[in-house]
Amino acid sequence: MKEGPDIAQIGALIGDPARANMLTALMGGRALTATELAGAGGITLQTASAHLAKLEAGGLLAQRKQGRHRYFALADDNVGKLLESIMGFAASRGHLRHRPGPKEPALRKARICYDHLAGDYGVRMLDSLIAAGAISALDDGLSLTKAGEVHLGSIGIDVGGLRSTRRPLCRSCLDWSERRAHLAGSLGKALLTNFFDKGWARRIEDSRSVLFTSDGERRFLALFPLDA
Amino acid sequence: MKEGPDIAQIGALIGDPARANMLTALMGGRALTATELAGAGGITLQTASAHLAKLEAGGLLAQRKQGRHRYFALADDNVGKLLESIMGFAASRGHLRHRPGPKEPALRKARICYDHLAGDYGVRMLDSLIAAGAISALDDGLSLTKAGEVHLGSIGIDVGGLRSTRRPLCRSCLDWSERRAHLAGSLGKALLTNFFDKGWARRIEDSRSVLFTSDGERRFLALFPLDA
DNA sequence: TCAATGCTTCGGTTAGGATCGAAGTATGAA
DNA sequence: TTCATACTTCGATCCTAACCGAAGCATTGA
Repeated sequence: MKEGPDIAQIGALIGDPARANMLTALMGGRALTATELAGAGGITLQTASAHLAKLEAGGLLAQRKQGRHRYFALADDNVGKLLESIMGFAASRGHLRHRPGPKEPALRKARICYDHLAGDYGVRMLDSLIAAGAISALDDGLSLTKAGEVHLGSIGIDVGGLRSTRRPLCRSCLDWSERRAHLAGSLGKALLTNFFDKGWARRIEDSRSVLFTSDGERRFLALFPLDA
Repeated sequence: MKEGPDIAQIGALIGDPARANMLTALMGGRALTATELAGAGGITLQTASAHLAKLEAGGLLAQRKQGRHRYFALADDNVGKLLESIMGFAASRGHLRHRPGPKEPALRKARICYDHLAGDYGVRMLDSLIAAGAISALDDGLSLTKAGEVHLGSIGIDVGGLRSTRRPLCRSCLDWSERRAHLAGSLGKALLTNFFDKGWARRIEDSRSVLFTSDGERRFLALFPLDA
């Protein structure tokens, strides 16, 4: 009598307003923390945690632990396509809730991820460092080469001092706007701080965006070329 | 107050098991009475009536009064397409309502998807039409070629008549059991109707299965060969 | 070591809605 | 008219799950 896929489970997962708002917030492609998603859903952190666990169990979300944050993102682009098709249908039936402002391209280009550089420029920086032989990528881990230590020292990074801290020097951090890795760890932090100190870039107030000056951008791109 | 189309309403409508069962039953393409749908949903008539009113208000169902019966059917083929895509997703996540029975293999082989042929045979038919140059696949869309129009005319399909309807002629529909596309749209409907008219196949009562006669199956396979 | 942050788990409350019995309306047949 | 069928509406019950406060766990930085 009952045969075929169980659409009720999927529907129920999407059918709760708080969950639907969280999923909609994730449609931008970026991974968000549980706290951010709680805000998007208009609920407290505890409730959001329960919802996120259900969405993950249902295969709609994927979770990635990153330090003391937990980043949630749509499990894959099939989920995005599914949500998009439901959105299209809902719109065609007049089930609309209006959406405000534009996106933030600046955030995708360069932003702060805790204390290091993420976004397009963050990904480019790590790619360039690997291509130059300054950092070697082994499986999941990254390690600074001797050539890299010299190279970064010439920029003004005191690698020896960084090594004395307990925090790992190099760490890979998955970038969800780019879906590729960028450089975290104390070295990642030191590099971003270095850019700020040199006046190449500055933070936008109340935002994670990083704004490069025109001169700073030129120097940054020259320092981290793409060898394509 | 939030963003975009309201997917929660649609999700909630599909998310109730009784409603999902009724919608699945309507994927068979024919209109069913409230009593029949109550049986499909495993609920009493009163409860079914409340559910059907909600589904109609949500734009998923259309109602037609005929005598003292009230026939319900999917509002249009967009609904069928939406449900099929959710089914495909649910199947890919292993959300199967498994009541394993003899119907299951038959359902995977050939079934009705709203009003056209799906399953293994539905996928084969589209593949064969594309391989024969009758249909060309462009990006996500399908279009009938002139050669295809002649070819289908020889089978007995009046393509010109189909073109006069408002409904799209060719449409791709993702198949949940095969995870590949089959042919929807008015042409898909016309082909299935053609098979029924010729006596090649018939519907199984109270099921979405399509059963081919041995002669009909031979002719179908000859008409839509796989050139592998 | 301690404090701060980010998130999860636990426990108890509450609201929504799914459900069905009973009664009401509409259509058709006898 | 009378009965039967098909469905809807009303009213009451009951149960799930959404919700949040508080406490617990984990990671990080100092």
